[in-house]
Amino acid sequence: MPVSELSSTAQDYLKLIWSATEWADKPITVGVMAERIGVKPSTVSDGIKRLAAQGLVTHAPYGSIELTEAGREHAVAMVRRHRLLETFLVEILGYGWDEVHDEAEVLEHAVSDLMVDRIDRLLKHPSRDPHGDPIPPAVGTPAATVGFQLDQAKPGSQVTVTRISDEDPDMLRYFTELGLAPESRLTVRERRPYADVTTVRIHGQDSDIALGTTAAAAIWVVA
Amino acid sequence: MPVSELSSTAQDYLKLIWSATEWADKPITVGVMAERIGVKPSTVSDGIKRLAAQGLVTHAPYGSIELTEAGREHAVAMVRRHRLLETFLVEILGYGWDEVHDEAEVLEHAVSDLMVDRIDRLLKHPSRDPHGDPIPPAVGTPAATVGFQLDQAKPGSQVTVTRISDEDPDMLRYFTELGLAPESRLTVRERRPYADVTTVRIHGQDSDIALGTTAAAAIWVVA
DNA sequence: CACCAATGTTAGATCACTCTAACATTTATC
DNA sequence: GATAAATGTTAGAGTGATCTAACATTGGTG
Ligand SMILES: [Mn+2]
Ligand SMILES: [Mn+2]
Ligand SMILES: [Mn+2]
Ligand SMILES: [Mn+2]
Repeated sequence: MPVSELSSTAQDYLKLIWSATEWADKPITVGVMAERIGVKPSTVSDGIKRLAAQGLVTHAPYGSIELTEAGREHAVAMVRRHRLLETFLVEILGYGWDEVHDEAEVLEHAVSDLMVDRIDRLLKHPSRDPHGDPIPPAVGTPAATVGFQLDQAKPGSQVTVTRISDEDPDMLRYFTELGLAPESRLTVRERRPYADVTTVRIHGQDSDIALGTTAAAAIWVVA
Repeated sequence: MPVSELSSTAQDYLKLIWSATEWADKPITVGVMAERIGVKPSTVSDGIKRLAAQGLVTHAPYGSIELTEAGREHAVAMVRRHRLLETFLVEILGYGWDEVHDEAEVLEHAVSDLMVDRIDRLLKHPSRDPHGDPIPPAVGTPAATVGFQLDQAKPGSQVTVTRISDEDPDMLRYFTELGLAPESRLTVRERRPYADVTTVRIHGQDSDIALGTTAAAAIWVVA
């Protein structure tokens, strides 16, 4: 069954379930899914039941939600579409990295496999999207997660930003102002546990930047 | 109400109703709509009722189907999207003119107004799509129809192709083989009314081409 | 102009998706 | 470990889209 025979709703559910375990390994819950998608939990509960009936997830009432192999394949295909489209929108149509997520969220359900291939070719097979997230290859295993969140970084260490969560466009605009993006090199200055603030210096800049926990957790780095 | 708040189905219905009067002036019927969209007449009958309830068409049972002003605006916006997307697919992604219609038929419902604008800018505000159909401007009156069907042309006359119906991909591929496209200059050689054949010579070629009524009717020309 | 064929509409059903409200289960707290 | 809070599920309802089958209207043909 090709990805395109699933409803947009089903495609979004699968993508979300897969994404939940990409960076953190806690299994996703009905409540979180409802929150993210913007519907009521009862709607998700129902949707999950339909996915289970189609053999795309396993789920017993009140139990955990797991992708089947078929579900995982569809999910990865959707993530690939989403990230390729984001990259395309930035590279070819001149979008800002804060503008692409919502557009891709809709387009991902409408483009054909042919179009995905053409975009991939036009972009010369990019490996990362504008937020630094790896673009799963058309065939083969998606790149594994590397790095950790900036709020976990040790004071004094030097790190490189690998990805920034594309969840919140406002936050992305703020990072743009700061000059903070994937590939940025940072020195972690201090962490005040109870103040929930991480202070960093972007290499080449002459002052420190203070980031709250939410912002620091949106930034992934490697040593 | 922006175009995007209508269902894909409603958008297709409006586009189809508008398109029916673009080249020929006979009003569209429920049966023809059902045929084109690929659903049963009862489905269309129902859909039209919903459009009427939304104030996008006027229609009394067994009566004619007419767009309201609001309906016409949405329809033209959809036609613009469709034709810009077709042009984009050919110019930027290297599609053939026979491949774009179906892709655009889906994409037209998914792209944002912003993306339509960006595509329009990237393409330098094209005025015609790959089939020669005029692209309605973002604001203002769509270009009026010009020309007539090739099966109406007088033998001996010289004509220029302005548009070729994008309905049938196979026919487009055949025209490609023949070297026949918008802008082609032709001399009409003969018309055999009862044989239903129009013979033409494409300028620069050294033999005549015989076209059946269906093919000749798909080609629009100006003197 | 009566009748029939073509065309269009309504009735009744199903499916996916969504909601609110009521109910059930799990988990956290004392 | 009993109770309360949080979380998840089911029940019941509505919408849009689709179908088949039955019914209605319209428009030619004899
Ligand atoms: Mn989506
Ligand atoms: Mn992204
Ligand atoms: Mn369409
Ligand atoms: Mn076209």
